Amino acid sequence: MIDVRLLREDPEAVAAALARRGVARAEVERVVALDALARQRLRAQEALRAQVKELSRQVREARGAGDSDAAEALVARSRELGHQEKAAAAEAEDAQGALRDALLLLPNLPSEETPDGDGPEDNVVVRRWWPGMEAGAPPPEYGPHQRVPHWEVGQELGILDLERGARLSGSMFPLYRRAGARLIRALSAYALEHHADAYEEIRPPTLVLTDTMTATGHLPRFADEGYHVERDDLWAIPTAEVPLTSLYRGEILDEADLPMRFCAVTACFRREAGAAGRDTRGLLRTHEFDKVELMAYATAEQAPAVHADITSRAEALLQDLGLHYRVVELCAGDLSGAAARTVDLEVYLPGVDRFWEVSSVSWYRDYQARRANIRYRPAAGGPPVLVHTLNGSALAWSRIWPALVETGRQPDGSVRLPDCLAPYLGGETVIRRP
RNA sequence: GGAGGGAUGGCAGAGCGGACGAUUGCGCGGCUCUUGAAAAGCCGUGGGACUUCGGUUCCCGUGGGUUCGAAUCCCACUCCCUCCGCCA
Repeated sequence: MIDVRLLREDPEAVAAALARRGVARAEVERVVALDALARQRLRAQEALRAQVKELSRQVREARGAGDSDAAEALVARSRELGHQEKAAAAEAEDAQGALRDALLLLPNLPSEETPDGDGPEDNVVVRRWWPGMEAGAPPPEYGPHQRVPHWEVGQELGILDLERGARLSGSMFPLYRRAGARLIRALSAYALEHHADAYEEIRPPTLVLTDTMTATGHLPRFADEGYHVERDDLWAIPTAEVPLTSLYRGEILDEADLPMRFCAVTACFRREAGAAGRDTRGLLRTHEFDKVELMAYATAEQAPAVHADITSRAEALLQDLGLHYRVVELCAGDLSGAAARTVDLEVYLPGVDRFWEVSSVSWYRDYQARRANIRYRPAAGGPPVLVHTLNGSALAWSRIWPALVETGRQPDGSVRLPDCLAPYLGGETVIRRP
């Protein structure tokens, strides 16, 4: 959530910043009013509480002095004030709850880098990359053998079995076979090793508490997007960002340890409630997919460099894999709620002829850290400071898989995979018909 | 799932319902002594909210309750440890 003090001191600036992402001014004003009410009620309650405590002290003194009549009179007054204090406390709590609910629903302020815009159509393509570009090669020409959608290639080669996946779990739950299954495993191993120099490998749980989902901003706003296990009140994570961000929830870190960087591969679960019927062919949009995620805690000063590092690591993988991609700066209207800035990497899929998001590198400033209460103690002294959180996929395999299969398809129908995966594929970089 | 034990500051570990936001030790920071260091000694060392900057208030796993007053008493829950059962 955003800083309520900033809202209090400069509501105009907050309203202006949030207007860039479509939040009505009235909503900001409502939160400001809730804050004023909550503070007024807190003061009232604390004043009563102070009187009760003072009377309690006097009771003890009167008893000590052996004056039980005076003590009884004080007890009676204190009891009366105690009832008032209880009522005042309930009112204060109501107001604070309303304020918190409202604050949790306010999205983050967009960063300076973030361009204006209402939706995906206003995002800005920053650059493109394709194999051989540095050597002056023109953008790739794709042959007819590459213009085959991955679901057809997958069926042809017996490495993707969407029908049987649907039999087990319903549509949009993919099932990979043979070299297709091994490819996912190879990609995960390859990426984790690539990041191992600077990012600690974590294997987190994939079912998490409501608090864990709330810390990253996935709840309460996006409850419809999450799979929820009612019986145990647990949520299936939509991304490893969720458990990684909460790793140090409620803790105070040492500045010397920052930035702290983590890497995890997990299954990710998304209901895709708002996208029913869209992009349903093949692997374009699935309810479950594997993804390697990079996540970092940093100081405000370190954050831009960490954002750049995560982006360049994701790009390095794409380049290693020989995939054609572009880098997109998201506009204010297309940012997810918690993000201040997001850069998407979109890979080109020749078989379906479109760029498709495979990584989303985001900087949250202290928005998530405030929800999660993650701070660091400044080396120079002074009170603890909220960390900045950042994360990015590197990468989402359910979209890299199609890109590799379509890009690598050869005229004879076999698929050639990039050499960098050879060590993880037992040297078998060509997938042929069974 | 059953039985028992536990949860207090960075760590260890005290804490008969009233002077306890908390004894003490370790750690950490500063100072004295010293050429320097060690040792010794002295001082200081949690977090949050509100504030008219004087203060006020909250936090002893979490949430309720009893009481004029709760770290302390009661109830529920969570987590950790030990043993039993089950199991990959």
